[in-house]
Amino acid sequence: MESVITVSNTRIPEATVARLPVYLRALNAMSDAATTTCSSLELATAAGVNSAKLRKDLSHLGSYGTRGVGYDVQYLRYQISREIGLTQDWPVVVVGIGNLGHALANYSGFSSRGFRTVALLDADRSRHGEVVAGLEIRSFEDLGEVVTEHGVGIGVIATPAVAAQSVCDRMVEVGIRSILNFAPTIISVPEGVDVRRVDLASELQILAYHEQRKNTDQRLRGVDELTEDAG
Amino acid sequence: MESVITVSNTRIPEATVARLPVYLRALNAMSDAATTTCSSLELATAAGVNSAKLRKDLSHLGSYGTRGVGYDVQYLRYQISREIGLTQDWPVVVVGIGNLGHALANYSGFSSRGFRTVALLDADRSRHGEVVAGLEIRSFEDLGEVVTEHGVGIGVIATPAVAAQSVCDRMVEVGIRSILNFAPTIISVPEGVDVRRVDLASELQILAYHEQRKNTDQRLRGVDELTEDAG
DNA sequence: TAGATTGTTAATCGATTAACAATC
DNA sequence: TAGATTGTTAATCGATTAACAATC
Repeated sequence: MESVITVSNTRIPEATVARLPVYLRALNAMSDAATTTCSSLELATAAGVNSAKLRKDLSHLGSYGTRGVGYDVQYLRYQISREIGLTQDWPVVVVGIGNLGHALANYSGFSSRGFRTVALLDADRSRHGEVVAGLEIRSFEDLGEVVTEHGVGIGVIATPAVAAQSVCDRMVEVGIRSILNFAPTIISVPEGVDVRRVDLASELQILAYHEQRKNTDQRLRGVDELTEDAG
Repeated sequence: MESVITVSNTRIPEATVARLPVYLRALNAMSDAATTTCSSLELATAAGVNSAKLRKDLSHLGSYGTRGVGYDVQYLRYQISREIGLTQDWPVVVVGIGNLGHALANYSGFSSRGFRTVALLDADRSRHGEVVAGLEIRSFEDLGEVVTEHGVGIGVIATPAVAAQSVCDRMVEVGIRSILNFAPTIISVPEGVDVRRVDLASELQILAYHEQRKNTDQRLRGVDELTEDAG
């Protein structure tokens, strides 16, 4: 039974994986603008990276360009979609329908990109039955049922921080192995489960750090001219 | 005028800066639980990183621990806050009050962390005057006024993709140099302006990539036992 | 064939990690 | 003093970039 399988399935670097959706977005925009072909420089500019990085990234997927010509927009778009798995349909369940969950449920960017929200769950009984984005809010207890019925592999947590870990635990229990966490807390999961965290406050804090530095740097560089005779 | 200034102000690696808010969150939780002291291992575990990385990260700020003892929670909390600039108050303006903007305006995580939303702006006249999170929605044309009046340095874009670039351009014009972009599009800014992008669809796509790989890997590892005699 | 642009190489840079000397 | 834990060193790993040979 010891059969060594060598797959074309090369592991793609994490940094590259994180940029593929950006390239895809840029290609979609080009496609909308009826652009049929683009060079690595054009695509890189649209995606906000340099062309060397773009070419290196794409080289991990295969050779989908033509030397001297560039890339066929439609073809590359398809290849990237296939690589990230967007040619299939991903059923998603959203737990916690507060302001953010509401926004996520209504976010068209999900449905247009192969993600289908199949259920909205909330622990608050008083909200059950309420219709958001065409779906009835259901009880959190229905999680297992929903996952089995629709083959859900991806769960989104948009609950308050205190509830996040227990929601996560239950998700893992019923077989979800990919979790997008919007709750402002770190959740722990067993081996084999992926969590990505989107932390709005952290993003602002990182900006604040840089903003602070800009101010300090400016002060140090002697913008004192301005204060020289302000009285 | 050629004065070389050597500041204690060492440049902190980007990867470290991005983790400081996470450590701060963990320290806040410990503080809430009345924990006075913690080891690098405890804090690292709470933050979801290994202790070597944590210690290395903290070493960029200074020596705030005690060998043989660990870190004083309150003291370290203060030091990190100061480093990221959270000991001061950051006025923020949010543009685009759709579902997401609404959620952001109501997000308590901002206000509790030194960020103060001073204005909500929207291009849609029919929404002006509507009160969200205690603030009246105002015209986008008021941006310059708002920024000057409150000394806003950070702007949040929560508009549809098509509007994002022009909103961004105007923000830069009136002096904003740090932008958090939730619109699903890449925006370009002049040198010296920082943009962080939070892309909900990209996050899901990255998860989908890994989810797909898990399934493929599993199939390759011979879960064929299951399919052996399914007919 | 000449011009253009990819895909790849190799050098550089930055981040992670393990191990341990310093020191409370 | 003995035990514990930090802060730092050095080795390793992964990501970025520039340059260019391959090739359309």
